[in-house]
Amino acid sequence: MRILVVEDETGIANFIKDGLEEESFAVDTAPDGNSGLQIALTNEYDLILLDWMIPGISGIEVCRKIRKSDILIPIIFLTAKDTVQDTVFGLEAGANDYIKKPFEFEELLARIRVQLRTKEGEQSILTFEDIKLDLNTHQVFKDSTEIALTQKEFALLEFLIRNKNKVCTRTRIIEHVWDIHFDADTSVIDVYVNFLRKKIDSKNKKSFIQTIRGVGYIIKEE
Amino acid sequence: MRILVVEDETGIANFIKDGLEEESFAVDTAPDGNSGLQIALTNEYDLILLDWMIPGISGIEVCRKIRKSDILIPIIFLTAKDTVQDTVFGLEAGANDYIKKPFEFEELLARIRVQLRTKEGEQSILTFEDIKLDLNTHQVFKDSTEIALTQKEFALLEFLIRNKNKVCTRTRIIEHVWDIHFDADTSVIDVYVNFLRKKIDSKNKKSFIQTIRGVGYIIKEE
DNA sequence: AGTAATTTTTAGCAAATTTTAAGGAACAGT
DNA sequence: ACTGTTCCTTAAAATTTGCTAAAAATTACT
Repeated sequence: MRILVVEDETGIANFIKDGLEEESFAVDTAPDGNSGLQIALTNEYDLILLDWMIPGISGIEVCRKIRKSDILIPIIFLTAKDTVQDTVFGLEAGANDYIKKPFEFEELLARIRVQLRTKEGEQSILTFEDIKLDLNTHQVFKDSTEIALTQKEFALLEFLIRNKNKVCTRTRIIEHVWDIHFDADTSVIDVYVNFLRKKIDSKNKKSFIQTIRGVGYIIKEE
Repeated sequence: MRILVVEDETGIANFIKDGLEEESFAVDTAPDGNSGLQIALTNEYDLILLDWMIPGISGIEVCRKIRKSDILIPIIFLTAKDTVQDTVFGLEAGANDYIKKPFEFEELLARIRVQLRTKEGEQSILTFEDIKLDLNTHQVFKDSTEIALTQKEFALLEFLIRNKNKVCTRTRIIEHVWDIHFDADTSVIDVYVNFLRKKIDSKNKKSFIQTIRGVGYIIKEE
């Protein structure tokens, strides 16, 4: 899951970025309204965190413009203001939620999860056949035995399971699991699919990740 | 959770009542010492907020009498006085905490939560395998031999044990144990994990604190 | 104030993860 | 069967992350 953080204070931006990466999100940051808007419009994010007071065009303007482009992804405002008036503005501009600074990281995370959940109607435990993936504890189980995965492995598996029964193209995978600093022509995906297969596949069965030649990968239930 | 507020100034009493009700506590009020004591002795509350200066018998008297009846629920004094002497009196009379007027409602709430936690909250001894952690005396035992820990070491261990079997991300640890909210680049956590390992690990065994690369730490039972 | 204990920072090293690269296998079309 | 493409697999390079020790800073104690 890929998240854009539009925030000018680099301290806060990095804090959020690191924290979210620990939760295996792919995170990009933008320091001001203009670049934030620019990046938001040219990339596919699953959620945007938007500071209210940023250089260039304001957060609320950015939000309006994103909505005008018919991009419906969840937007959460980060704001020092907390009057009813401001909240109304924010929600009218098309935000889905807002959180007052300073906030506990866990609260931010909870709100992010709520937005991503309602969007996809899922819980904090994803499952596929005998595989269980706990987003909160970062654990992966197959038949109730735990399997140790690295960050990227976890993120990739999460993406595939969230999109089970749908083909995931290489482009979409790169866009949602890796962040913006990444060249399109790479074979990391192959390598990571291979990692997952080695760690999770049952012996003597065909892999749970199927390859769709020329397109991408899919995991699907019978 | 049910709270009794003994306070004669109706303005303050209502302010507290309304605020606490918004936090979904059930709140009763009493305007003076006699009725306060009466109600306290004949009902089951989870916590009592007691003003020092009230008509009839003083707050401190009420506190003493409640304690004499072997009622151990948390009592928090509300007081305009703040000399050391008065605090000592209050705590000797059996109060658990006190708060100076005027106070921020948030602070009151925080103190209430602390009291309810230690009371209602889990026992005062946490355990993990052969490690015992006494929250009252701040002692740590491994196989009944005591291990001396510093404040921070203790706090970190407590956090990890409270969250046993769950991954504790660096962000959560830094927020809860250090109370740092926006400072990403520090490696205190590593250092303290190392301290704990040195002091507590058994030789020739893998550490009781496991690291999850890129995410954080976990202690888990087999 | 001076000393000891605790906490935090720093930095070099070690280890794990992530990425790149390349040869070979599988596949589709002819 | 030949050819070009796509994918798999492995190995090694590059990078990141964590470990550890020791110095520096802060706090507590005498």
